[in-house]
Amino acid sequence: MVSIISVAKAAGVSNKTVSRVINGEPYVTEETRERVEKAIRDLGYIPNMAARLIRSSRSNTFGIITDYVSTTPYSVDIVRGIQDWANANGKTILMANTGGSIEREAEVWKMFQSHRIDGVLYVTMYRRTVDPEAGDVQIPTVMINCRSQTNELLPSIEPDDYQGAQDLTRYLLDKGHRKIGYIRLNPILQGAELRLEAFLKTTREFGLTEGDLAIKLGMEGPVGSENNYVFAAATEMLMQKDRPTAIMSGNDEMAIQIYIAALSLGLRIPEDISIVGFDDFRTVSMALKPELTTAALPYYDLGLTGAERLNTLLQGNKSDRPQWVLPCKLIERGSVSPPACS
Amino acid sequence: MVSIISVAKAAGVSNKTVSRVINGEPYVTEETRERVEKAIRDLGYIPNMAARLIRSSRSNTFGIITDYVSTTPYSVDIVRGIQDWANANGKTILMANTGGSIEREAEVWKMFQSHRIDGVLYVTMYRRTVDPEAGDVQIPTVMINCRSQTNELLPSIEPDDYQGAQDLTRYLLDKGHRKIGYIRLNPILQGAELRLEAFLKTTREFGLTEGDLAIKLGMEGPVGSENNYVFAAATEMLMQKDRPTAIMSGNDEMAIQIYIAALSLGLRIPEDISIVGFDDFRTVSMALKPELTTAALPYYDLGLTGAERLNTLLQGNKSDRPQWVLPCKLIERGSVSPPACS
DNA sequence: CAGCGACATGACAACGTCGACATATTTTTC
DNA sequence: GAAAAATATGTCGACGTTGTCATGTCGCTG
Repeated sequence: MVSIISVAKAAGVSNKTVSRVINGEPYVTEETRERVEKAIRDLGYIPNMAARLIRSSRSNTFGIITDYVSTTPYSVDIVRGIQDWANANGKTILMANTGGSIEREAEVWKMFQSHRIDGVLYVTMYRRTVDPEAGDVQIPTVMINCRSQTNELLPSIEPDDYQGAQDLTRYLLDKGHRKIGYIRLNPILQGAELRLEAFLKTTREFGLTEGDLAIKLGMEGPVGSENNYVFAAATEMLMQKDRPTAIMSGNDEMAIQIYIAALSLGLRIPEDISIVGFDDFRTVSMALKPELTTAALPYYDLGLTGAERLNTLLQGNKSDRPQWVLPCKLIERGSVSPPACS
Repeated sequence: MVSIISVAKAAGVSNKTVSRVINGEPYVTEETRERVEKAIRDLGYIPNMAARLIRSSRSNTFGIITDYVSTTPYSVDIVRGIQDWANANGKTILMANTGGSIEREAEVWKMFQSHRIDGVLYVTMYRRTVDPEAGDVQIPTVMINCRSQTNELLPSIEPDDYQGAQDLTRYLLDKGHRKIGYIRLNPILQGAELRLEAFLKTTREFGLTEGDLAIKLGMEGPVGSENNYVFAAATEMLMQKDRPTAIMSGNDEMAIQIYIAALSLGLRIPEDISIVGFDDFRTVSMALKPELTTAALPYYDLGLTGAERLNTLLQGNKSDRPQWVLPCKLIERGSVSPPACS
C-alpha cells in the first residue's frame, strides 16, 4: 500500500510536509503543495485512517446501535438522516443491530470501543423507553426515537406523537366531523398512549362527549407477533347504525385494513367515511386510493438532528434540556372530506 | 485508554505475552494465561482495532455501498442478512449510501480505501444492472441484487424473478384460472421484464392464448417519481364483461390498489377475483385482508450469501460461475381461490 | 551428561501518521 | 543593517499492536 513516505519520496520532500498538505496546514509554499498534490494523485495515495486514529485518538466515527431498525421498513429514514449528516461532515458510520438481544448489545458496545468510536447513536425501531447498557460505558450517547428508563439525563430525541395526533384530531374536527372512531395502536408502543391521549383531550376540549367517540383496540401482544384485530374492529365500528363519519387509525399500515373493511361494506372513501393514518409510511400512505391523510413521523430529521447533537456534545457543549421532541407534520391527501350530512 | 502495556505491567509479563493470550496463540502456560486474563478483566482492556490493523493490514471490515437501500423499506433485509453474517463471523460493517450520486459513490470508495476495507458489498434497492466504479478500484467486490453492466465476471447475487413469477403463474393455473390479468411493474426495473416473460411463457406452455390474458402497465417513469396507473388499470380490467378471474400484480404494493379497485366495484376477494403479488413485502402482504399470496424475494439470504461469498473470495477461493441466483419462495396466503364457475 | 527439541517468554522493530521541536530561510521592524 | 518575527521545511519519537528473532527452561534421548 502506498503510504505517506512513498509520496514524500516522489515529491522530494519530507513526510511531515506531505502530512501538512494533506491536512491543509499552513506554512507550505504553493509550489511545494502542488508538487505534493501531484505525487498524491499520481500514486493514488489515500490516507490510512487507522494510522491516523492511533496517533490522534479521534476516530471521527459514530456508531449506530439499533434494535430492529435495519430489519424493519419503518424507521430506516432515521439511519438515512444520520448517514447524510455524517457524509456532509466527514464522519464515518459503524452500524450494528442487536436484534433485541442483550448479549449481542454488550458485544456491540465492546466492538464500538475497540474501534475507539467517538460517540454512539442509540436508535430504536419504535418509540419506547429502554435501558441501554450505556450506563457502564462512558461513550457519549444520544438516544433516538427512545429515551432511557434509568437515566433521565441521557440526551434523547423523539417524535412528538402528542402534537401529531392533536393536529390530526383538530383537522377532522375542523372538517366538521363530530362522530369519530379511533382504532388503537398496540398499547405496548409508547406512541400509542400519547396519540390516544391527544385524541381524547382534543375531542373533549372541542366539546365532544364519550358517546361521540368509538374507540377500539387494533393490535396487541409482543411486537413482531401481535394479534391483529383491525379489520374486525373497523368492520364492527362501521356496521353500527350510528357509525362514525371519520376514523383515526393508529398508523398507516392499519389503515389498509380500515380501507378494506369500509369498501367491503360498500362505503366510499372519503364520501361516506373519512380516514386518517399516522406515520406517513409512504409505501402505504401513497399506495392507498385515495391517498391517505396522515401525520409524518419526522424520522429523517430525528437522525439528522441526533447526529448533529452528538457532535455538539462531543465538542463539549452541553445542551440545556436533555430530551428533545420533533414535530409530526400533517400531510393532507385525499382521504378526508366533510361528513355527508352535517 | 488502557493499552496492552498496562495489562502487561499489571500481569507482570511482557506485552507480547499479553498479545499471545488475546489472540489465543499457543505457548502460554495456563497459569500465565489466567493471570493475564484477570488483568484484562480488571482493567477493562479492549484491543485497539486501529493499531491491530496498522500492523497486520487486515481490517476484518466489509463495506456496504448502497444506492437507496437504507432509504427504502424494500430491501433492508439484505442489510440485515449481511450484518447477521458479519456478527457471526467477527467482521465489522462500514456502511454508506450514495443516494444515486456518482460523485458520492467515488467518495465512498475512497473512504472505504482509507479504512483499508477487506471487501465491498455493492447493494442496490431494486434489481438492475449497474456500472460501479469498482473497475478502477481493486477491492474485491460482490454485487447484491444487481449485476455489472461492463464486467460480466464480477460476482453477483440476484433473486430469481423468473422462477418466482413462473411459480405464481403455475399456482394460479393449477387452481383452475384460465383468464388471468397481469399488471406490470415499472419496465425500468430488471425484474419487471423477467416476471412478465415468465408469466407469458408459462401461460403459453399451458395452452392459454393471448385472448385469455389481460396485460396492463401499472407504473412507468423514473424510480421515485413514477406515474402510477395501477388503480385505473385494475378498475378498467375488472370492468370488462369478460374480466379475468385472477390478477397477478407486479408487486405487493401495487396489489393494494388492485384490492381497492376490486372492492370498490363490489367484488369479493378471493371469491370473485383472486390476486397474487410479488416480493412478500410483509408490511403490505400481511396487512391486506385476506392476506396476500405472493412470492418472497429472498432479500435476507441475498445479504447473507453475499457476505459469505465475499469472504470466500477474500480467502483466495475463486468460484466457478460468477453470477448466482436465489429462488423466490411462493408464500401461500388467502387471496387466491379457484374461479367461481369453471 | 552432552545434545536436542519442545515449550515459554521477552526484546525490539515496524506499521503509517502526526505532534513537538529544531533548523533554515525570508521578511519585517526600528 | 542587525535583531526579531514570520514562513517553510525537516528530524524524531510516539501511538498500540504484532511479527521476527533471541533467549531461557525444561524433559528426554542415546
